[in-house]
Amino acid sequence: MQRPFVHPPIETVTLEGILYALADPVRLEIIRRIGAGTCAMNCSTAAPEKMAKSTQSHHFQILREAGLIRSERRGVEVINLLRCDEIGQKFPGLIPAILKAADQRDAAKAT
Amino acid sequence: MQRPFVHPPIETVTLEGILYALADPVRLEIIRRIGAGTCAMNCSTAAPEKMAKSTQSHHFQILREAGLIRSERRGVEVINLLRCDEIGQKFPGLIPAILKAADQRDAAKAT
DNA sequence: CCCATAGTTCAAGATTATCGAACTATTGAA
DNA sequence: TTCAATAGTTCGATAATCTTGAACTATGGG
Repeated sequence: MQRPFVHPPIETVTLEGILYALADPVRLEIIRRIGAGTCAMNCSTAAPEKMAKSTQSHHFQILREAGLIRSERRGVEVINLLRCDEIGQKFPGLIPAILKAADQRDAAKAT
Repeated sequence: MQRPFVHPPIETVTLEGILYALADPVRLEIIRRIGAGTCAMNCSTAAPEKMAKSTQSHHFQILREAGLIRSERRGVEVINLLRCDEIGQKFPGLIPAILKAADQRDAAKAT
């Protein structure tokens, strides 16, 4: 089928969806990588190495449906952007707080 | 069996566990109720009405294992407290940010 | 046109959640 | 002490969700 990516309008984005999406360690890591990068990132780069591509695709679909990312085909690959401005308007400080917690966890682990 | 409640020390509490626990709408609601109350709350009061008691119990167990709540038998019932100070030290601002987002969602819904 | 690359879709088995039923713990009353 | 009521827990079975490999689609290069 391969229809174009559908992105929910910000009005229909729910806290439940966001938390559900970010509760999976793989998806949290994806969001961290996409959020940290200065430019849009393709799926394979953002996802962990060892995982099946079908699983990666599934995770990106959930992130899209949650309204966290915007995906777009760019040539042979699909690039992904964090919808930080929109989400930041609806839930101010939420995503930064979660990403900060993830950073602190990693900083503690590195000690 | 009915062994006493086991609460993980704050050092072993993980961000994954917290997000996983709060990603479920039922558990988020429980945490909101416990967090909002000035005094400890028993399980039946904190959980939604219509749900099976076994499911409630399961949710409380996950919240305990995540390190979000501390449970204690008080007579015939079990009372629950949010471990806000400990979690706030390990992940400053995380829980407040999520609870704030939930409040904003409800405020928008009420409009 | 053919092939390689990057993702998606689908069908399957493996995890995990929900529920009702049976059980445990505590309190209060007979 | 015994009995009943209340509040949760544990257990076993069914239902929902995740992960994966295989087949498929879309795009670009030789």
